[in-house]
Amino acid sequence: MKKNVVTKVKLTKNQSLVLDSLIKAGQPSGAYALLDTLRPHGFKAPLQIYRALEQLIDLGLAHRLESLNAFIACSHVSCESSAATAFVICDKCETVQEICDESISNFLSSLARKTKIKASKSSIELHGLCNGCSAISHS
Amino acid sequence: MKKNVVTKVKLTKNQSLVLDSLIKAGQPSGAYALLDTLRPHGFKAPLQIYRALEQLIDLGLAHRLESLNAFIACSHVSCESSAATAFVICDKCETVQEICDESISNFLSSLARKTKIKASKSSIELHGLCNGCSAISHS
DNA sequence: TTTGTAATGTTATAATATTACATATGTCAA
DNA sequence: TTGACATATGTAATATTATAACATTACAAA
Repeated sequence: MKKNVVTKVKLTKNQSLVLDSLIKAGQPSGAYALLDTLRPHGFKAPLQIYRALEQLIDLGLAHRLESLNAFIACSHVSCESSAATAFVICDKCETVQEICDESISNFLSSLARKTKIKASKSSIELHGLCNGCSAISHS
Repeated sequence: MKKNVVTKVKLTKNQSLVLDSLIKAGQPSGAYALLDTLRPHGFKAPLQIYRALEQLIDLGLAHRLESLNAFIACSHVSCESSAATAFVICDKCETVQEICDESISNFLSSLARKTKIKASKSSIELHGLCNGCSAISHS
């Protein structure tokens, strides 16, 4: 299920810029938002963003949130590439918790076994209101 | 986590047509593919598809596959609306298995508890090669 | 019947993503 | 060093997916 376990890689200039933007954003960012952020650095076309993102995701340094068509920096030192990860997303404050533990991988293994699939990629995304936002909503 | 538990509803004409197309397709269909299918029935604009899909999804009669930007008819008699469901998708033959059991809801409950989120919607999608396609690939 | 809600039709446009092709850059082996 | 290959980049055009805005119609409840 994993492609790369990377400890140290040299990122290209574009890749570094995109990763930095993602980290600074600290929340899910769309490709075109990243593009706007990076125009001052000479970025001009969506493809520059998408290509950098592709590498970053491959390296486990960023993730794609399917349900948002958006991207986020990996919150771990470095995820094992497409490892078993779940994202818990607050729809109000846009905070994302990235969960990556045995409960996730066990669940996915079990699901793959039951459905007789040879898994290559997974996407688990749970939406709702985080603790803080939920409190506010009730008041 | 659920909005509707529906046993019997009268669908509108557009909703019925879209649902029928989804069922006939038997695999994930994009909105524009559905539109093309339904042009002979007078459909002319994407919104007609998206609006019907929105209702069908609300009613638990169809689901959206986030990682494919596509839609599929519910394989159960009727899912509880946005109930805990996982989709296992073969990237080769495009078959989708829709899993909806306690292991899914338990997993999601546990995840919500751990992350202190008040969950409203979930998306679990596992990609890979199904049993059959996996066999072929090996040969 | 009237009044409100949901559904529909239609046009335009927004947001997301990829194709195609040209150029440059880095790496490794001869 | 040079040639050759793989990878990264630049750029324009276009494909794909989704929504906004507004007018109209159908239908059910009071």
